[in-house]
Amino acid sequence: MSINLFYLCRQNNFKNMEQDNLPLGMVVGQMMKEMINVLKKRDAEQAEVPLTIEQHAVLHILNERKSDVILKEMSCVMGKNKSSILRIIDVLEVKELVRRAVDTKDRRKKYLMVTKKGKQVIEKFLKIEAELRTELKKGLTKKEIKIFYKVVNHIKMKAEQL
Amino acid sequence: MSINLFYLCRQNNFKNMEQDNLPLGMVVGQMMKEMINVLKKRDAEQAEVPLTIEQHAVLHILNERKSDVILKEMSCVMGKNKSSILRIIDVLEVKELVRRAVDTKDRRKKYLMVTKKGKQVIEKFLKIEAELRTELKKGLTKKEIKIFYKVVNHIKMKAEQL
DNA sequence: ATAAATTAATTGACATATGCAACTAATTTT
DNA sequence: AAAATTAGTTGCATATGTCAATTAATTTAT
Repeated sequence: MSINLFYLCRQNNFKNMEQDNLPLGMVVGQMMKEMINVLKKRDAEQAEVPLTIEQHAVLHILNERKSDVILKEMSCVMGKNKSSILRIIDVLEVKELVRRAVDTKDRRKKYLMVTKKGKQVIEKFLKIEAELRTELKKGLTKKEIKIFYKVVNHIKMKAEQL
Repeated sequence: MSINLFYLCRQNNFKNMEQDNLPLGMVVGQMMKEMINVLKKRDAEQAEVPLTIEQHAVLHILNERKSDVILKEMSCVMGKNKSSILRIIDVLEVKELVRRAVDTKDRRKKYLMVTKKGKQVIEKFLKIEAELRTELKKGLTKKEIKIFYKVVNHIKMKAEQL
């Protein structure tokens, strides 16, 4: 069996390119992809109830919010279509991580309530994520990380305005 | 009609949170999402042949590579399944941006050739992207941008090793 | 008070994306 | 010549995403 070195990809991918001139989405996207891959893998291995990243995100945001949230608001918060969120909620409800509770005053509204099990699941995920984050940041200075977050935030805000 | 201020979301989303303690993928993901939204919109408006971001990525990488590429290698370069890439290639071939050319020596292999039209399409996209990138970077110093890319690269490499 | 408009949730249709496993055809190894 | 490997392909499943239409509840306008 002859190992074709040409095919040992990914390592040499973009390495010598001037990143400054590469599509931003592509550069950041690659980073995201690698990161999410590890995260998914660890979640699948370690969590009792593995979810997709989107599902985790919804659950996490539901859990963090100060006040109770309905579907409409979630879709708005996450900048996604109502039906996308609805289907994610459907999955979360089947897995008993979220329940819908009808507003007694306005019966159109359904509050999305995180169950105890849901809280446990998201806490476990956050642990896995925090651990990974620590590993990924190793070797970077606090200042660099701070600037990184600043730039991320800057780009996000700029993009929102366009 | 009463405007419910509570629902004017996204603006206040995460604003007061310590980003350092938020899931990294979520923070960066939000940035990506906003950015890609603008990019898609502009591509749809300005390009003669609008593509999805993934399709553009494949076309761009095919175009940039120094040597001719087969499906297997593309899937490896992009860190995705063969069938995912295959289907993107199918779309690109229907739109006449890419053609498959069988290797005369090894007829299993099919080289993915970018057509003239394909080159035009990707160049137009890169123009749109570069313009947007300039706008997004406005207000940031060169140093900040450099550090940003450094951190992105660092995280990507770290994640690859895990 | 009733009709019209608005709102929230849902559903259906459809496109994209991704991954796994099985299959075919061509080539290489044994 | 048989067995193993390789590249491409197909089918199936899941997730996500958008759009448009529907239903039910509420609010606004007349």
